Amino acid sequence: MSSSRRIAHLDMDAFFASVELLRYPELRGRPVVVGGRRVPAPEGNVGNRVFGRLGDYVGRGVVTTSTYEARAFGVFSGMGLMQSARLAPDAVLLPADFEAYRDYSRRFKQAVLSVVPVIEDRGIDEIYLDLTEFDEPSAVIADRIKQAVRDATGLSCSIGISPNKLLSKICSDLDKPDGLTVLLMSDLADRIWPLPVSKVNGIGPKATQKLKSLGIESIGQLAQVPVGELQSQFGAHYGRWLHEAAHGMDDRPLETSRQPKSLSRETTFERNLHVRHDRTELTAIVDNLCLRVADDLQRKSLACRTVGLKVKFADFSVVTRDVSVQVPLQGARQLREALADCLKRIDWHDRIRLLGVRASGLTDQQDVLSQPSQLDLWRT
DNA sequence: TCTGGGGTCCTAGGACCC
DNA sequence: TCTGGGGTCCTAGGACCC
Repeated sequence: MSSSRRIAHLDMDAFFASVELLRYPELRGRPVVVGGRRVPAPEGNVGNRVFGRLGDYVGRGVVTTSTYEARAFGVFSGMGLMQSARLAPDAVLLPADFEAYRDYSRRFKQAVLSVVPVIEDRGIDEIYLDLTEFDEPSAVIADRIKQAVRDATGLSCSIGISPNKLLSKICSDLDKPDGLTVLLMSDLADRIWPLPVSKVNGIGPKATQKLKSLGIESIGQLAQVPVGELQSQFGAHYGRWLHEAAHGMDDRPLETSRQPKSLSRETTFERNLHVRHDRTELTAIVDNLCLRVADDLQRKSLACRTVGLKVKFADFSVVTRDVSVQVPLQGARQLREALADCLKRIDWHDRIRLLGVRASGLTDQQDVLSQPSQLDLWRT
């Protein structure tokens, strides 16, 4: 066991909202919500900007993120915008600008890399770092990292440091914003066990509910349950993992690079569509999704051996169908033709809320192009 | 007018091969 | 013939995460 490791988890504070506050400093201190579809620019005077009001929002969509001031009203990520509008009608609503967030994401990661050479990318706003090789105290390194991030972006982050990824992830959330939590294995019972099981990365709503029904609500309570009992309730694999997680055990290494496994595009409609009455519109949507997936494949020089269709019905049930082919596909027309097979196998029992197209079984485009007999398939 | 969009991993059954 | 067993691929669904 590598109990001598020193692993950090760094999490940007209210990342998307904080980027927006850099752009609109006059909103600082006010409840701000990021989310929803982009609406036409408000007709405010220059120098007298008019922001969207959450209470005026109409339509589908969820909160992507919110400032701490908005969270005080009970508005959190994933909540429906209509619902959040009832809680905080006077909050400012801004559309998400993922291009800007990706730009800031690159900048903060670059800044961290100037201090720590080994990081694992965990998405747009968080990373793991390996501090094992450093000689200085954790607090000193953490301060240096935070300063580098602040200098490069003007943003704050929270850091958790412990012997492994699982505990560091929990720790980075304990002292937000701009926090630092350093945890030793000997602190486990005092600082981790009192927390609810849902704080563990990998215990979601379903598992939390089931644990609650068994009388288990805290991580400490989970740690007291015999592993065999957890395995009979949750299966051999997940049961063992639950037991180890509750005891703070995790020896996963940092993953410093990885290949994408799948790639997808999906869209929720403004209104639910009918498979016959709205056939023209649905066809255009599938075609467009194929174009976007093909474009993504092209940009990443990938092809796929499996294409899938996802349908979400008005009742929120989700059905997927996929099909695999011998020769990898890349062009939009090829994707569309393969999907015809999937479309036939779906029982269209209800109005449709969402359609999605996924490419998996990804291979390098190079491998496809190197098969001369298949070159003619590249015309689209 | 509750409930987005992009991913990963796991499970489980059936086909197929040796 | 004993209806064995591995191993891999494909498909569908679901939990979970950011």
